[in-house]
Amino acid sequence: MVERKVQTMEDFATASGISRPTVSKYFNDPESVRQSTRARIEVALAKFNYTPNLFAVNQNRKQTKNIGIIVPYLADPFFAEMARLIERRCIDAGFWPILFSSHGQRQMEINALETLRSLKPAGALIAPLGRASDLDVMRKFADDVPTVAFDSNQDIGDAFVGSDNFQSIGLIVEYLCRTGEPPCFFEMPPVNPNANKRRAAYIAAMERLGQTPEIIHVGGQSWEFEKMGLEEGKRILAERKLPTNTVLCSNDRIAIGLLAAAYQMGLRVGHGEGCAIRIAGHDDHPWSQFTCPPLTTVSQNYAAIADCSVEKLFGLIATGTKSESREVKLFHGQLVLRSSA
Amino acid sequence: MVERKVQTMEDFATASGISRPTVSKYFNDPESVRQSTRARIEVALAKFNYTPNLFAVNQNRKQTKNIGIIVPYLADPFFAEMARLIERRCIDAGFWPILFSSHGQRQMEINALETLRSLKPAGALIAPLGRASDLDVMRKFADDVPTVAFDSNQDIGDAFVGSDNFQSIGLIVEYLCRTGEPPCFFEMPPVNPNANKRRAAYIAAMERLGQTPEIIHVGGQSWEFEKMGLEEGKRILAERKLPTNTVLCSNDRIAIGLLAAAYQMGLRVGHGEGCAIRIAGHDDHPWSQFTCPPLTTVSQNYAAIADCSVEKLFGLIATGTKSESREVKLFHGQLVLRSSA
DNA sequence: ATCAAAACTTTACGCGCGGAAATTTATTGT
DNA sequence: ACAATAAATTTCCGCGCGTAAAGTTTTGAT
Repeated sequence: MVERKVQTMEDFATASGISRPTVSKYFNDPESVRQSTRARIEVALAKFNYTPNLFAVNQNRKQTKNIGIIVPYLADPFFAEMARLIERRCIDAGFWPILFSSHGQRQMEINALETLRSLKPAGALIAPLGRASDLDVMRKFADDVPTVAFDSNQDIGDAFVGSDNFQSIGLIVEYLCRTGEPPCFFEMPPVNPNANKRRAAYIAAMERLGQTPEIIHVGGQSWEFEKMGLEEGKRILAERKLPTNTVLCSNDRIAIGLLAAAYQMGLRVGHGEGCAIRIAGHDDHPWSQFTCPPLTTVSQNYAAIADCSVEKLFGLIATGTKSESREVKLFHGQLVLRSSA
Repeated sequence: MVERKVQTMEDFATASGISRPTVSKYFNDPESVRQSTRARIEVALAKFNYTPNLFAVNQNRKQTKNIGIIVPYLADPFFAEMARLIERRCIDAGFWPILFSSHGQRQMEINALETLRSLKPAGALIAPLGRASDLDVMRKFADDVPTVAFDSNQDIGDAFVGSDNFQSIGLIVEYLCRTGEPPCFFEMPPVNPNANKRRAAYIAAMERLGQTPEIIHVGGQSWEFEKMGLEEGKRILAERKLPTNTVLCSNDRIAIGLLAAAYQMGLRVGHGEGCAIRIAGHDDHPWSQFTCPPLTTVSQNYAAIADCSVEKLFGLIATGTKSESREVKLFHGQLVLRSSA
């Protein structure tokens, strides 16, 4: 009863009294064999705990079960959470997710794409770095592999899933204008299209409401948003350059830095009595509920974006057709009212 | 000049005018071929951008270049950062890191181990879940694969690399006692040995300094430390159950929650005038510098732990010997003084 | 120029499995 | 009970590469 030399599928087949091709069929799709043989295989499986050699399997299958996930920055809790959700969906669907982080670096994204390609993946879910991305390399990749982009719309892949920045920014601008001074806009570094879209959305919303947009410009390509929010924030607050007492940050990580800056400058943040400044964010990052004060923000629908991305990818994989038109699906954000604004 | 049907190594070999076995040798170790042939290969490589089929390569090599990295919770910035450092070291050494997150769940850790095993990895770097880990499965894995454990010392693998909790906790306890009221200890959920070690280290340090240890107990197996710090913190602060005005948290994420609780209760945190409570953490998480106020803590030496883990693993892989004794390497923490305590 | 060592080429086999084709066996419905 | 169909079996080839063995060429030092 001890596990013997059952290493190959051949071994396992003879040990379980079934022919190897049938066993092979079973591993490709347990439903594809007769119920009785399936049962016999599974009995033997429990006895010998054999698993097919992954490399041999994937070498011969024209299509593997691998799905690549590439995110720009895994230390960002937004992407950590997205990765977690996507991984789970893939596993549940019988696929094998492989996670890569570009760590904010162009070359690492390129490397991830190359490595991924050599894995002959069934598909890929990519949140591009953005401006730092090598679009040519990415497009070439997407030509060969069914690819869904998410978060950052770089016009690559067969579909895009993300948030409707115009809706979400509009929502919070409207809220801020309605409940106090109209906000100025603390931008994020223009690392990706979201940065520009959110700025444009802010301007549009302000003009729609008859207000004058005021933007605090930020340059660079750094992904250390908190640091930037803190340093830039301290500078601005010290110089009293703030055009209004309300700041809408391009994302929560910037806001977290700005909250720290305000705290360190002795400014009370919030909408209540005796508060000097209101600060709002965007994304509803996992940590936003633990800031001081808790951050008012607009949530991105993490679960919906993850689900939809995965569904679209599975659709592409199933049909195998490269649709001529690139689908774009945008989800609405929801106002998350806490006490910072 | 356009890339032709150079798909296999055979194609590439003929295209570059070199025999396939030599090309194969080159890909296994570019140094192993003559400088002149290496140059010829690399010229052809630039021209045809061929990459060996990963599956075919790994099927035939007795030992792959894969290195598995398993962390318990990727949304924790500590592990995100460790993963980043380790990945880089592996890539630089010509290995191929594959990252898994257990997402705090026992079954996912088991799955990761199984998947990893089927990849015939050269080695593995594992930060175990801790109490939720299936130690039998893990030991069986480590019997077959050179394995280095880090962060959480579960007595698995051929070596362990981590922080010296007794030193680091001792350091901050001494600091807190020296500069104000002796601290009570807000534990983390006992998910892993670090939790118990840090509690024990706190008790030992307090007794060494002639103080009475006071512990705020926490149960459960949740990894949502901030949430726990916030909720438990609010309860304790509301009930005025705090034995002293100084709280040492078992880790920074708990401290972040407690800081939020104190803020929401209107308590001023810090060591200055008019501060009601001092709060300190442990780990120097990437976000600790952005809390309000910035968090006083003890840093873990991320880079040293990552480097040492990887070095030890490479040593194991190189020698191929299962050392009889399990090495343990602990790094010291450093006091990071900010304004929260 | 000479020669041994080093590097390369040719040839050949095997890894573990997917999958096709032809044949045999088992399962349905009437 | 019988065909008609579904499922398994047997046999075989190929995937792309590692790697061993034997023979050939190149290299570098004398």
